Amino acid sequence: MAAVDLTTHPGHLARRLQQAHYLLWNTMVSEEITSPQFAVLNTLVAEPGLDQRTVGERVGLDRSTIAEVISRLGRRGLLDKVRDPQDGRRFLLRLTDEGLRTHRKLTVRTARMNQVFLAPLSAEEQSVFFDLLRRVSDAAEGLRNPTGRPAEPLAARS
Amino acid sequence: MAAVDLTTHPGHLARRLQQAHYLLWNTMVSEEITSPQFAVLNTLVAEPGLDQRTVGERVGLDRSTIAEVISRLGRRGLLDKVRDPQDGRRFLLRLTDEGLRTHRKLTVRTARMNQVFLAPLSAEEQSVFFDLLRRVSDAAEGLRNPTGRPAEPLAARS
DNA sequence: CGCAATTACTCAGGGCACTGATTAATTTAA
DNA sequence: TTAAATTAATCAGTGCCCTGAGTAATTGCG
Repeated sequence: MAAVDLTTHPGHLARRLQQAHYLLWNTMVSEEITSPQFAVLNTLVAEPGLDQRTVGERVGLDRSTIAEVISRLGRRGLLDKVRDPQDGRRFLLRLTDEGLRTHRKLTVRTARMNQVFLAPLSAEEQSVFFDLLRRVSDAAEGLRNPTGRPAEPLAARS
Repeated sequence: MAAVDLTTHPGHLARRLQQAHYLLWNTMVSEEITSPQFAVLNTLVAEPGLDQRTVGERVGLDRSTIAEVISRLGRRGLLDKVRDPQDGRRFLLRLTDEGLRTHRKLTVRTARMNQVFLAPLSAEEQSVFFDLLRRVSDAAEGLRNPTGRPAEPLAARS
């Protein structure tokens, strides 16, 4: 008793949605390159020479995660890191030819996958879907712990 | 050139939505218990004595992930595992008193958090939000690689 | 100028999520 | 009834995602 219906919890639905996407991506786009990795490639196609932190900001990955993703893409030879001569803290990132080729290939497959993923919705519903998701995400982003006060611990420790 | 607008990619939006939720959960609900962990507690409140695999099915976690989550909750003393006397492969799961207390506390906080999370949407929009997310997730779930054919590799290896 | 604050990146650590392989128990079918 | 197939759980491996702490370079202020 007192249990809740998880299908009315936005967080639960968000997680399921993301998992569903992950699985479809694996079957329809690539088992080698992940969706966040594609987002990074895409950002560097639009803006070559960006530094790591800025790329992370563009695609919505924190400093640690973007470092890992970049390192994997580098190991696979899809991008190059060079130290910024103007600012020795930064690494400037640029796709290799192989990286460009991969991006091109995945762009086509991703478009196909998105169609399949959104097929259950009508065109108007798809617009609403984008609008609602964007609005909720953007609003939550503005809430990032402005007070610096974390959630209270569960146990009132003696 | 040839770069795509990620905000029209449902997968990217799904990931951002989930991240936004993760962060809000950390500040408004708990830094100790995660949202998937709460989902497990909630399932066991509704159906005590379920086995591990079935709990995973209920909350949408695969065999490996549910095993880790269960093990963490067990270590924290929130649930008990006992071998099923009827079927020696299964472990039957049941919340401890501490587990029940934790679930009660989090239920209240989660309800508050959901309100904040969905605040940018009107009541009607919230219903649409739920409906669209459920429909897309459910449909994608039915697509789980029925052919058994994975995405082709990127490189046509020699 | 020189020191403090800021900034970019790295590292350690915890948790979620999947696949493929393995082990042990149960069920099915020959 | 015994061998084969199935099933529940574990383990190893990869990748995403976050925080907090640490290092090196740069910037800004007194």
